[in-house]
Amino acid sequence: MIEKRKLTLKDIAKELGISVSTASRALKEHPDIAKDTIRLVKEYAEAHHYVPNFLAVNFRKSRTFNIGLIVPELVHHFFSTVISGAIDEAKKCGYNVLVSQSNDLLKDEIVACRTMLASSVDGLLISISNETLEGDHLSDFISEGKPVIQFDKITDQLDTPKVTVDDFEGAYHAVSHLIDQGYGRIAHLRGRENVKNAKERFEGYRKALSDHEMEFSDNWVKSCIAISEQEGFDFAKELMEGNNPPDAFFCITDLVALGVIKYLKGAGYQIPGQVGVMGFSNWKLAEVVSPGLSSVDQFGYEMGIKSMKLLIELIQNHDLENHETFEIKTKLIVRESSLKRQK
Amino acid sequence: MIEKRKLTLKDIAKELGISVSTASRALKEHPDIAKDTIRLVKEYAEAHHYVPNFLAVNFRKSRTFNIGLIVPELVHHFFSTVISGAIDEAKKCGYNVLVSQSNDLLKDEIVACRTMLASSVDGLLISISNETLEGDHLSDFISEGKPVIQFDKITDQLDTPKVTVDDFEGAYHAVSHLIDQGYGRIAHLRGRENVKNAKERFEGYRKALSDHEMEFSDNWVKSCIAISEQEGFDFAKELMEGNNPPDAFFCITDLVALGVIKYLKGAGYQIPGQVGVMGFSNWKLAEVVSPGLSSVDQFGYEMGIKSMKLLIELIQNHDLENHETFEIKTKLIVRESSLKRQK
DNA sequence: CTGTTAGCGCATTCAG
DNA sequence: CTGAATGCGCTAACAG
Repeated sequence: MIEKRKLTLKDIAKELGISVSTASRALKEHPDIAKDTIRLVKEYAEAHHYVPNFLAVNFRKSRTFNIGLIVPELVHHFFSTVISGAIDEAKKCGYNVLVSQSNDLLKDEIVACRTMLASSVDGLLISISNETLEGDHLSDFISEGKPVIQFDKITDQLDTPKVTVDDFEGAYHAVSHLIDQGYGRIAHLRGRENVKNAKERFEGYRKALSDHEMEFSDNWVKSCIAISEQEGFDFAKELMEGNNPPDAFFCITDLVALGVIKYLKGAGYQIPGQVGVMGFSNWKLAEVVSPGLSSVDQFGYEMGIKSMKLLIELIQNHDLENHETFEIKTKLIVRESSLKRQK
Repeated sequence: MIEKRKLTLKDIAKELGISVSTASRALKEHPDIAKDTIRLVKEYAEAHHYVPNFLAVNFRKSRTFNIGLIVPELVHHFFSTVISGAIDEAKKCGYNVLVSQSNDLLKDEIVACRTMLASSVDGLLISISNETLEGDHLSDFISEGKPVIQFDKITDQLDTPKVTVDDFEGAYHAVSHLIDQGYGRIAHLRGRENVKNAKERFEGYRKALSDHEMEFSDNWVKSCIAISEQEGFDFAKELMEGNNPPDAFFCITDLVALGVIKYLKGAGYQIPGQVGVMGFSNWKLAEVVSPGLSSVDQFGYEMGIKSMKLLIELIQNHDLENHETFEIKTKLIVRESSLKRQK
């Protein structure tokens, strides 16, 4: 295969006996240029498949139409949904998306940021790792004039626009629903103390309990670290075998709820009826598992679109001052696992 | 926020009273440069946070360290696994990955290719859409000297290296296992006729049947178009209510198998025992559904790594002549749904 | 060991 | 309406 040298503006100019600058302007239909010249140049370019050298254009304009996107984990239903939305929106606006993952490690996140900055993205969309507390690696973007937007998992240490899920309200509705269905001793398998989303969901849980004058006990609240199925299983076992067993579980995420369900089924409890279970995130697994798992949908796709739209706006307006926060509303999806308690 | 103008080589040179080229060479520790000068320049650069302008570097070297990756659908367990592997491998080698999706539409695939080419990726990894038959939009990359690798869903119309799943063997093992377990009237819910993976799996199914001298009937083979749960449900219903019902289903993918399971459970069939079910792809849902769905793991993560590794090799060797095909082996994951048939 | 020079491809200012 | 000239930031061939 012969690598044909690419046609440049200079080639066109020489061939047509005009100057490079005229050729350049003609191609973008500059008002100064005669219609005839424009037609001439455009036809030649078309016929010879002229494609501008974008490396040169971008260098000249110092922008790339590339946007960086970093998530903790790519293989994760919620995040892949967000990415999908972000990419679709970016495509509409002529941007490409550079995707990377931190594996929830600060170290990896910093590396990802560095290589993204190196490859000169025009802006960054990030959902931070569990380990990230401050945002020095992020402010590097800002100081180079590149806007950053945080979504879903955020830190308040860095003043950027944010797009979040309304975790508080989602949790509030979920727990209120369990109460409506007659459950009164509701345990909560929460996430890490230092993660904002986990905190918000916990607060929503607390508020729902107190608004309905329900019993609360510290012993019913367990912190998951890995947010795994195993933790769900283990905590469910611990609580149910304890001397003050709950009659429902509100779980930080569907995966944890799955562990709870597996334990409960294995131990012979009836779901729902005897024990209610509520997840969070509404993954595919929620509709597949048996009994169907009630959960809270987070509209990841919409979140991706919203975040990307916002970022592109900031990029195009050279706006580094905006610090708004947008909350995406959730939706309670009621399936079987949370239905009426048998008295 | 003040946008500080970035420090350039010229600034360093002027400040240190040396020439730009010396500064440039010093920073990359060129052997020609005096140790002292190197130290001097490096220290100054360090102290003043010099960062090369990569837009300029890339322009000069005409490469970007960006790699394009196009899949039919991002929100899809298998593909997100591949992407994850590809990104991890790319990161190791200092490359970034531009991700896009075609939604299985040729039109979208062409647009994605165009914007990737525009943003000057160094190479392309692609799993083509169901609609893609020829590869003109792909050969554009080749003719610009940028290697292309096809993975998983491929077309033979374009001569590039390929990384595929051994669909034939995977299907062969899966169906042989069903036969071992005592099932003898095995239906196959296959994918589209024109999609290579579907064809390979079908062939594996045929071969397993004939090698074991099992009955084959055209009526037991149904083509899914959308590859949806609904199709699984509908075809299962149609076949089981027909006058020659099968005693097992080998499905093109887990989602279709899920539909089959839902129908069978609803209609009162016992799985396994009365009817066996086998999926393909080994998604998360396979281990969550009840009964646990036997399936064929495709090692998406490994496929992503392998494809990316190969592509980077081609890029670095300027190799556009390589047309090897690599097959990733599958692994049969036996769960409950395919176990022994009751005589 | 170091500086000078040239140029990558394009956009743009300034002069006609 | 068009062209010449300049420079973006960096690399590399060439000359000392």
